[in-house]
Amino acid sequence: MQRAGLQRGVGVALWRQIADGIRSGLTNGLVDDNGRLPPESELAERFGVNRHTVRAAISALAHEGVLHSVQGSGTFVRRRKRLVYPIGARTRFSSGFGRQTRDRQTELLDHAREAAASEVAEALGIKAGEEVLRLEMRGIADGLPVSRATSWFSAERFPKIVDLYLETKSITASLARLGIEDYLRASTGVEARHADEADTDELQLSPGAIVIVTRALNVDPDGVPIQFSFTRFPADRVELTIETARPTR
Amino acid sequence: MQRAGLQRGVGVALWRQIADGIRSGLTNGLVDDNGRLPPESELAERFGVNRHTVRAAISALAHEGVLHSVQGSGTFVRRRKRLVYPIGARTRFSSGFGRQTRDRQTELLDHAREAAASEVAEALGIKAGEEVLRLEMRGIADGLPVSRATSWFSAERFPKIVDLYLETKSITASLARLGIEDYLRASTGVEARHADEADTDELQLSPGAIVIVTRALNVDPDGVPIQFSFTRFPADRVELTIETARPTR
DNA sequence: TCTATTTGTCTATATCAATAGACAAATTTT
DNA sequence: AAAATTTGTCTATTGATATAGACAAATAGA
Repeated sequence: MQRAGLQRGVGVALWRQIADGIRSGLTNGLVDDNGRLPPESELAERFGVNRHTVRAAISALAHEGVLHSVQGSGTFVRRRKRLVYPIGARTRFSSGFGRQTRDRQTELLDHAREAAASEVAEALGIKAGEEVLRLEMRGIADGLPVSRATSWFSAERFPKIVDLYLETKSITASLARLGIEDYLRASTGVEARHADEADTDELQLSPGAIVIVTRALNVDPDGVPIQFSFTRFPADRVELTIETARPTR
Repeated sequence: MQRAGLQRGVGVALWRQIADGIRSGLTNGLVDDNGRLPPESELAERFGVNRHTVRAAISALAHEGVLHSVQGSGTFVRRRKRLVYPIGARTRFSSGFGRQTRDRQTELLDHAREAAASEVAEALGIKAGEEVLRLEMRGIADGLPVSRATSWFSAERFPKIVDLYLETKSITASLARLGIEDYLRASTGVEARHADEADTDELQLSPGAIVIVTRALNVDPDGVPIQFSFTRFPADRVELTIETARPTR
């Protein structure tokens, strides 16, 4: 029963080494057929540390969404099936995840009126420096953050969008109130990078995690830009599917 | 002047993050033309931490041999030229590094009498379980560890090898006292792997460093095995050259 | 139902990590 | 020679990390 290579005094906390070890060792015969981890006391003995140190590691992984514990029963690996976020002409922020989860919600974290940066202005087809409304939103599914979006609207065209959103809890509904019965996803760019500090904070990720970033533009039926947004998805919780063509039926 | 992405409370000490940052940023315009780092106070401000935290990072890198500091002057990048360890028929542990360094020494860390494991027995041409003498040695050049060797000798044939080594400070001289005027390197195997805990400890490496491991057998002029040894070299301080053929002259 | 197992919570203690400030010692610049 | 710069050392304080032990609360199994 070896101490599995934990190193002390090297500037990396034991609980972090153990958390990384458990995460990478999930496939490695550590979990049983029911997706259950060995009891904390056994893990503590196996790693050669105190039970509380193991608990700190498990707590980090639980916060990250990898594990969850049940008092009296044990600690289990979470449903690792990623949510599928479809991207196509009819993509809607609120309904993206459809019926894949029981409990989902969108919350407005912050909003502001500001001058349009060049990239935003170009996307929305306005002049740089013109006023825009910025909305910071987060999507949560089954208690775990699955998306983090920053959106811009023209302040001149949609001055009341924030109030409407707070009332209706939906961008689609808000736009409908403003007479825009339909809108389309004109373009979507996709990138991936390591999580920065804001990501680890707001999406409950651990350092080193990967986020998928989409850059999207919604337009009205006449092709006039309505909404420009950046959305960050945790790569281990979400995958994207691109609908390039609509199946005929 | 950004805080360069340091993260607090994630189980990785700030000094370790800074040390890694400095090490990987050495090429990245951090050092000037004289190989000098910015003053500690400036680094502290740049990373957004206390000067003492920067000092902890520098201390780790100095211990690792990457940097060295001079009071009143500054902190400099060490001569990064690797020592060359030639391997051939006449390879001697003590004189391997020749005149590449001014100050070099070999020290005996530990020794023991034990039963030969199967690999050792096979190499030395004796029966498994026969007694052998194991010597743990370390080579130091300019104050920095450059090799770590474990050697086995037949206890029956060389019972006094440890005493002789302590007296002569040389394996070659010890064997000469025993009437073995010459010996040859019969075979050398070479591998590379990540440093384990013993390596980081005894070779002053940081976690994640790479070590080159040689597996060598020395024989007397009649081809009878004398010494079997494993040697670990830090890959960032030492490189091996293999002499396959001896130049005629 | 009773018992054993397992996670959750609490107190206490020691060491490491990080900050803060002051001053000494060596070096470089003026 | 004097001043400025830079590393080295010291004390003190706060919070994070890790250990130790005890017991509560929930669950599973006999």
